[in-house]
Amino acid sequence: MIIATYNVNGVNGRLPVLLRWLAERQPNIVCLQELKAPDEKFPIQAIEAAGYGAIWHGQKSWNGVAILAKGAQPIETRRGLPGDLDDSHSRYIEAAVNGVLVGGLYLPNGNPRPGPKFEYKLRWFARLTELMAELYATKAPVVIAGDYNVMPTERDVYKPERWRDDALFAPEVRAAFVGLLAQGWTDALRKLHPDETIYTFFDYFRNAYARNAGLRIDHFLLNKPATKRLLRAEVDLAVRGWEKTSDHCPVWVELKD
DNA sequence: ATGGCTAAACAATTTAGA
Repeated sequence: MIIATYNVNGVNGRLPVLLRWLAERQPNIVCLQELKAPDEKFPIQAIEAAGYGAIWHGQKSWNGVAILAKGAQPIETRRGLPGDLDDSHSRYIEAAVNGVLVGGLYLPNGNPRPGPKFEYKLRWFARLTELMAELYATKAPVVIAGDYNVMPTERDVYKPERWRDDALFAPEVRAAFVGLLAQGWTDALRKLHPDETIYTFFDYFRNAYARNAGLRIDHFLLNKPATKRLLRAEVDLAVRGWEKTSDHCPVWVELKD
C-alpha cells in the first residue's frame, strides 16, 4: 500500500499535474495540502473520475487539506485540530482507510519570526503534539503525513546558516519536532535513508530546483505498528520539473499489505 | 543579503507562501 502526501499549492490550478501524478504513481492513499479552495470548489468529479474517493476541508484562498483513497471512500475520523475552537484554519483531516489511520496536516508556516504568526505556529504544534500522543498508542498502524513546515536537522537544508532564524528552522520549532519523535514516532524518510540528502520542497525563486537548493519539510511520522510494515519511502523529485508544478514534490511511503 | 516566482481574489494590486 502506497500512502502519499502532496502539497499541491492550489488544487484547481494544479489539477492537470495532480491527475498525471495520480495516474503514474497510483498511490492508494493521498494527503493533499494547500487546496486554496473553498469546499464547493474542490474538484471532486475529476478526482472520482481518476478512481479516488475523497474527503476534504477547504477554505477560501488559503490552506485546505484532503485525503484521497483509490477505489474507496475514506472514513473520516477527525476534521480540524482539537484544542482551540477559535482556530478557523483548515489544516488537519484524518481518516481510516483499509485498516490504517491516516492524518493529513498542513502546519503553519510561521514567518515572520518573531510575531503573531510564529506564536500561532508554536501553539498549533503544541496542540498537534497533544493529539499525536493519543494517536501513537493506537493498536492499528497510524501515519501522520503532510507539510510540517520544519526542517528537522541541518542536513535537511541546502544552506543551514541562511535559515537559522527562519520560522521553518528555528530552535523552538525543531525542538517541537524532536518532541514528536520522543513520543516514539518514526521519521520514515530518514529511517530508510539515514545518510542521504533528501529535499521535498524547492522555492520557485532563483532556479532552486535546478540548483538542488531544497528543504525537507514534508514528512511521514509512523507509529510502531506502521513502522513494522514500512518497506519504502521516496520523493517524486521529477514532478517538480513538470510544467505548472507545485513548489513541493509528492512524497510517499510503501507499507506491507 | 537581496530579490526573485506563483496562486487566489479581484479585476490592479494585495496577501501569503517558505
